[in-house]
Amino acid sequence: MARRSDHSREEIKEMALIAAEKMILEKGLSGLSARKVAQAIGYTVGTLYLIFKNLDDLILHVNARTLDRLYQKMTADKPLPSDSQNALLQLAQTYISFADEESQRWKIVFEHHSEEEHTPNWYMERVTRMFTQVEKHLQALAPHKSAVEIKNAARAIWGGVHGICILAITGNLGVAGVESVDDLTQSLISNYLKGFTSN
Amino acid sequence: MARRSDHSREEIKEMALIAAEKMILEKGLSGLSARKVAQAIGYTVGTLYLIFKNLDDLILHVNARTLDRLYQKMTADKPLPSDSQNALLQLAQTYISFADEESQRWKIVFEHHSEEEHTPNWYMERVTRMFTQVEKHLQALAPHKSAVEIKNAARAIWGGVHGICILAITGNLGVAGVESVDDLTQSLISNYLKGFTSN
DNA sequence: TTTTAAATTGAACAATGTTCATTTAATGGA
DNA sequence: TCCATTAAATGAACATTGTTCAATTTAAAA
Repeated sequence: MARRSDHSREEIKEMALIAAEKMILEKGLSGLSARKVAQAIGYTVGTLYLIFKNLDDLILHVNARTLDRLYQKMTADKPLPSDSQNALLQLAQTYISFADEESQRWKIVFEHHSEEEHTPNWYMERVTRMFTQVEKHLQALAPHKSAVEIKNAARAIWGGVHGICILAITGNLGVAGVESVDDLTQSLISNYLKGFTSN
Repeated sequence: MARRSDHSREEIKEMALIAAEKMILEKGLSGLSARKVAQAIGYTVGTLYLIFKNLDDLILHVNARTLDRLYQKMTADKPLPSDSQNALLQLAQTYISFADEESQRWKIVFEHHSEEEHTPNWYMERVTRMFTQVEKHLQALAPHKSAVEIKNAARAIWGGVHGICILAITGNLGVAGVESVDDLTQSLISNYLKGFTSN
């Protein structure tokens, strides 16, 4: 039952998100506005509000795509590391370089708190999916640990990597450059693992 | 050379910041507006702009005060822990409960990126001051380590604690409750230290 | 009292998110 | 071919925002 549209709802949604991402890339969240997105895709604000509940909703969708991109990088085939520990270090490095190269997009994932009471499931799944990657290697590294222990370790490590990243990017770390961030996370992970695997 | 004012510049500044903090406490950053702050302190927007460069500047001052509060909690006299490791764990706990109890204020410290090219010194000092606390205990714990090693370890640990905190609060950790966050950081720190002190 | 100059105002501007009555146009039936 | 139906799309309207700055008020100095 297609109507007047040159584009389906899905197509408009896609166009809007791409336009939004471009604006975010150029000027961050403050460069984004409903009218600008609408104009960029050749529609009016009204149409945008038929597709997204509000701007927050649009941003949540942008963030989901950011998580998708990150996940893709994390699971992309790379020269396979010799052991699980190196695999984890490599994951961290992927995370850091993503945060560095796409910092504009990446920051928004943690800046933006939807007014919604509950983050929707389709979004949360993208979050937990990443932890699963970490858990996989931890499991291999410490087969004697329980599922809960692995789950917690994954969150501790990943939270740690993330924290170093975000402090660095927001200028709250007092160090500069990707290399320093890399060093810090490598130290965090290897020291943590030493403790984790020894009991 | 006092003029018309019932209040000095400093007094108005203080009043404005207190009013802003109240609004942030109630509705977060989105509850804050120049006009509202002005009205709350019995002045007009114009006056506010004589004292703060812009809203970003005002928020930066709020954040500085948040860091002050946190620092105070971190350095408040507590039952002295038996050893440095426990002192670090206690610091982390202080951090977490602060982030939990004053989450509204605390979040903004990392949400808000000033448009300024360079974060002012008076602000950065408040940031590094906190790392110094961590370094103090690390130094005692591993006297054979170099100053640089201590400095990096402090940033790795503190970044880690912070990351777990912020993922939890933004709902990106997939766990709930302060206790879980506490567990994760305790595990992060003790495992890290085990590795750190063993070489 | 008059002059001076700092302190304070608030109207004005451009831009924002969001809504919804109105208009446009594609489709199915006559 | 024309009409009625109904979804798609519009854009004016509203309240609110950050920010500026000419105009006004007022305290102190002369």
